[in-house]
Order: sequence, then C-alpha cells, then structure tokens
Amino acid sequence: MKRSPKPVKSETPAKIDIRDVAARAGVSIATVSRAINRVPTVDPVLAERVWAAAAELNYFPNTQARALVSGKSKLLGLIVSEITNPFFPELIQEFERVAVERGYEILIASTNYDRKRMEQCARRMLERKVDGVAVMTFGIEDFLFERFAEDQIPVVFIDAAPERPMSSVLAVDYRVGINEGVQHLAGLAHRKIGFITGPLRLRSAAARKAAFLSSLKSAGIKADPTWIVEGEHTLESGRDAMVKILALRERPTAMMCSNDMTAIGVQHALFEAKLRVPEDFSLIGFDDIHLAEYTIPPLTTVRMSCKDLALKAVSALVAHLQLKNLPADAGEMIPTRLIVRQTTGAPKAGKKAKR
Amino acid sequence: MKRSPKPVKSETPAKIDIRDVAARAGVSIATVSRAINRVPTVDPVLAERVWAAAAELNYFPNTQARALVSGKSKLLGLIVSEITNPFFPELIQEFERVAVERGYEILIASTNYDRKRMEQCARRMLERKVDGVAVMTFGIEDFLFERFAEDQIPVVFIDAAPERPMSSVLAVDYRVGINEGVQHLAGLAHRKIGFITGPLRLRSAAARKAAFLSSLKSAGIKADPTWIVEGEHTLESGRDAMVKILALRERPTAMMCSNDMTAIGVQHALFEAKLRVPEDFSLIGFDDIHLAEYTIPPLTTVRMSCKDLALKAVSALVAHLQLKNLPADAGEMIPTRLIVRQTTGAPKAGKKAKR
DNA sequence: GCTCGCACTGAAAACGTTTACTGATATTAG
DNA sequence: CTAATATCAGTAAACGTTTTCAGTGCGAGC
Repeated sequence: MKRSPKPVKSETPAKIDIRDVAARAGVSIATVSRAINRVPTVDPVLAERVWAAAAELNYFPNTQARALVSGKSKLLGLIVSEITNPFFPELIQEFERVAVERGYEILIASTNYDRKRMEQCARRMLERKVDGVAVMTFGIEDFLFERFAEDQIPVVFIDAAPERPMSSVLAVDYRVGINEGVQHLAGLAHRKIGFITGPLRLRSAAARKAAFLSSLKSAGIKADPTWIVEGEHTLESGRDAMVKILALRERPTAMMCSNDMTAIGVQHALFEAKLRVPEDFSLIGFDDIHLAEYTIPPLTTVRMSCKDLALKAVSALVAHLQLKNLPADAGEMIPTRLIVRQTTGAPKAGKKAKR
Repeated sequence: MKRSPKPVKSETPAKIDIRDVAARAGVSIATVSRAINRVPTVDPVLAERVWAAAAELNYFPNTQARALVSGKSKLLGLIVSEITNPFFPELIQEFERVAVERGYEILIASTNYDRKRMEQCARRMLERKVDGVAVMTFGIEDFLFERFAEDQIPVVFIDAAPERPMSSVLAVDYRVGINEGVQHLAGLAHRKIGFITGPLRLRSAAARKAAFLSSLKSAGIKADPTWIVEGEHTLESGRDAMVKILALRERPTAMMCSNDMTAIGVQHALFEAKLRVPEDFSLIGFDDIHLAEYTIPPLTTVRMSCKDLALKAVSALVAHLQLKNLPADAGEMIPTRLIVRQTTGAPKAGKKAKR
C-alpha cells in the first residue's frame, strides 16, 4: 500500500511535486508542506533547506490537490454582465488587486445579459469550488442559489439584489448622484430632459431609471415618456436610441444616460446629426469610466467608484469567510456624485424663445 | 481502511458529492462517474437513473478532484498586458467563447506591464495547472519558461515571441496595415508624420514602430526623431506625448499611434489645443477597437482582428493538447489592414505653403 | 450442458496535497 | 538523575474524483 517514493523514472520529464522537494531537502513531505506554508513550528534550518530545494526545482504546489484536502480553493468568483463594457474591466482590475492582497485569486465570468449564460457562470463557480462569489449583473437562478447556500458559499451582490436576498448586498445610492445631475441640468434651465436606460431586467438599470424619475419630479419637471427609452448599456444602443429621439417632433434639450457607454453612443449620434455639445445639446453619463475624461468634449457624468465597489465586495466576502455566520448585510451604501465636465451647458432654446 | 459511505451525518448541510448521487441512484460511484462523463458502455437505464439523481441533488462534479486524477484541468490560461485597455476585453471575450466551444474554461491574468507581475501570472498558471497558455504581453521569464516546457504545457505567443521561442507563435503582419496607413497619409500629401509607440519592451510595440519606420522609408519620407515618442498604450500617455509634440517648434501634420487608446489620448490633446481633426491634423490609430467607430470624429485606424487572434490561439493550443508534439510553429500570419474613417484628411500646410 | 466470450458493474488505487496524530528528542523541574 | 513536558518531524488518512482491473451474469456455440 505504501506509495513508492516516485512512481517510476519515466522518460517523460516528470512534473515536480512535493515528494521531489522532500527528497532533495532530505525531509518528509509533511515538513515540506509546513515549510512552504510557513507554519511557524518548523525548524528554521529545515525550512531554509526546503525553500532552497523548492527554488532549485522550480516547485509550485498543486492548488487543486491543496484545495481538495483543505476545502479552500482560495478563489473568489466575480460574475459581471459584460467584459467589453469598460466599467467592468476597471472593476475587475481593482477587485483582483484587493483579492490578491488578501491572499485570493479571482475567477471571472460574464453573462452577456443572457439567462442561459448566467446559469453557466454560476455552475462554473460551483464546479471550480470558489470560496465566495461577487455578482454584478442580474439575479441568479433560484436553484443555483440554493446550491450556493447549501455549500455555504458567501455571495455578495453588487448593486443587484435578487428577489430573495441571501448573503450580503452592496447597495449603491443612485439618488444623490442622479439627482445632482438633474439639478445641474435644471440649474442650466433645461426643462426637457430625456433618459436612456439600461436593460431594465437589470435591477441596477431599473433603479437608475427610478432615481431619474424621482429626481425629475422633485425638480418639478414633467417626465416625457417619449424621451425615455430603453437601451442596453452599449455604444450601439445609445446611438440608436438617440437617433430615434432626434427624429421626434419635439426633442429634449438634454439627455441623461444609464451608463457612460450609452452616453458615448449618444455623443456619436449627436455628432452625426451635426449637433454641437454642449451648445446645442447637453449630456450626462453614468459610471465615470476612465474614458469619460477623454471623450470630445469630456463627458459630464455621475461617478460610481468602482474602487469602492471592489474593495467593499472583497472585504465583505473575506469577512464572511473568516468569521462564519456574519449578519447577512453590511448595510452600507456606495455613494455617487456628479462630475461636471464639458457636455453640459445652457440650452439655446432660452435665447430662441419657445418656438 | 474502507471509507465509510459518508463521513458522518454532520449537522453542517454537507456538500453533495459523487457518493450521494451513487447512493440515490443505487449504483457505485464508478458508474456515476461513467454516466456523468457519458461513457458509452454504461447501461442506458442506469445512466438515466444517475442523471436523474444528479439533477435532483443539484450535483456538480468537483473539478479539482477530477483534474487531480485525470491530469487535465480543462483550463486555458490567458496572460494579457492590461485588462483596462479595451482591446484586451474584446480579445478575452472571443478567446473565452472559442475555448468554451472546445470544452475549456479560461483563467485570465494581467501583467500591467510589470515584470514582477508577469512572474506572478506565470506562477499562477502553473499552480492552477492550466492545460495551456496564451500570452499576449512581453516575454516570459526564462526560468518559468523551462517550467512550462518541463510540464509539457503548450504556450502560444500572440504577437510577442520571446528571445527563445518554444511553443507556437502567432505572428501579426504589421507591415501591410501600417504601410497602408502611411501610404494613405502620403496620398493626402502629408510629409510630416509622427508616431507614438507603445512601451518598447513589448516586442509587438517595437515591431509596430519598425513597420512605421520602414513604411516611411519606402514612401520616401524622412523620419523626424523628435516626432517619434514612446508612449505606454494608454490614454494618458497618448495625450502627454501629443502635448509634447505640439510644443515643438516644428510640428508634424499627422500622427500614427501604436494603439487606439493612444490615438484617443492624442485626439483629446488636439481638442484641448483647439486643433480640428482632420482639418488641422490627421490621426491614425491601431487595433480597431470597437470604440474607434465612436470617437469624434470616428478614428481611422489599422485593424488587427482580435477574433482571428483568439480563434487561432485557442486552435493552436487545443491542437497541441490533442496531438502531442506538433511542430512548434503554425507559421501563419495574422493580417492587418487600414480602416479609413474620419480622422484623416489633407493637411492645410499645402495651402499655407512652406511657412 | 458446458465452456467461452462479451458486456457491463463494482472495488480499489491513484492523483498531490494538508493535517491529525504518533513518536522521538531535548529541556526543564523535582 | 529521573520524570514530565515541550518541541517539532514523520506517518498515514483524507479530500472527490477517474480509471484499471477483476468479477459477475448472460448468451451463444459446440
């Protein structure tokens, strides 16, 4: 039953494992394991020998074997909507940075707004045995949910709490940022303000729209439903929505968008229609992706800090992992705020009078 | 020594494993394994029972255990420079799509142009035991290289062959696209053309610069070294490089850039300097990211198809995995070509005369 | 009717770690 | 000087699969 020290001197180069290191350092594999994991009880002299041996052999522990026995994969899953929307790479980058800092690696999956893909993503997380998952897209299927709960895998929803909330939820306070946007526009004397939403099955998109509507109301401005159109958070959908709006008999003088990509699409439509921004038309985005500073002209937008989001998400996950059975909700709100750049100005309509 | 059918009825919800499924289906775990993996020799009746049991229990196989014994992780690594540069998400998305199609999942890592991070990335790939790696950034450290080779892990270099080439290399033919760009500019009567490179330790960036230089020469245009500055493939570096160039006593009338993000940075600098594009200045990017169509005005750029890149990379990897000991190099070239949009036009200098 | 082969299932080894436990040695207290 | 204890190394079990191998039962051929 005893395993031979090494299966056999096969001709294939033979991957290096813990037993090779043990042999070279002249200790048992248990000691190698402890030394590698920096368990303090191991004799410094032996530890040194082990490290040296490991270095000489270019040894890397097999995380699969490690995960299998320890029950911890040291992997954090991150499910996002769409990786080609620049907001997400920014989030991912920060998420990874923080995760690595805390000793975790990340596994990325994107749903592309597709229900089927969402299932696959969740399944993948389960199969790869992530220690925790952050979700920033629409809700997870119910049955998968149960499975996450059964396996005691913490899930944090960034800005997209599902029907039946379980682990923690990172709520974003759209109200203040979007309200600032509306106020800013109102202060510039805009009365005709439109909005391009994101895909409304996204909870976050619906919430942004709601925030817009309520801000409008509190500014005493009447919402015109023909100026509110559903987009998909993409360049195309922003442009298309805007050409539709520009074709209307009565046009708005300003638009707000559910995200920056949409706004850039709108900017493009405006450019094609030979409308100048902000002289002829005002525009406000949402997210404040890095690119927003570089559009022409630079985009006025509502900032939602992805650094905050990432940091809080990882922290919540790690907290759950370390202290089992935390309260389900941190309850904190991620703030948003308006960043004024150059796509907003007073409408010409003021000069031109009503008609 | 015999493992009890189930460790003990513990109070924690107990993750579901293959033994649970076996018990419920009334078969052995071997049969479950075979049924799940659709081995044809298993009795259809039993297979059906197993599938039903698995579904009822929401069973997912543990990929770690599976990988450990089978020696195949079904993971493909992808190491890129920087995830926040939109070119890479586009590549990643396509890479993932194709990989999933072929039965693989992907593990993403980004180096952020940092040598240390590069090492970490490679280490991570080794630790997680990917079956193959695609690399699109600068060269891998030598010692890691050896390790990949030792473990017989195929590596494909996208557009960034290292000093000591090993597995396959996907070469990009910069020549034709960049040459088309220069010709286009020359045809518009530009004689003063600058270039903003990427970080030159990136082989691909160096190659693009070389292609530019040789295209210039074959167009009979003298290169002015003060108009060639090293950037970092980022918005900032593009803008900064351009303001530097605009401060020169003698300015070029057109610029080409090593990637689109740089070009967008340049566009911004031009905007701030109140120079109109293309009336006052012409501009050509590289990559043809999706966004390029949406800049204002839309960016003329050299297209390098990330779909091609992704497809070829995955194919090469999978081929290596299936047919051991393939020739080291597919030898194919990824083509590039100019996409003319609206950032290029005739220079005013022609009208204004020499001075 | 017996043997042979075929088709299929189940038992158990193996994958590369971690970790509980055992045991050896050194150290200290009495 | 002996006994108790602390310190740390090693042995072996365990993690959840896949896969080899042995075995069972059945049909067919003689």
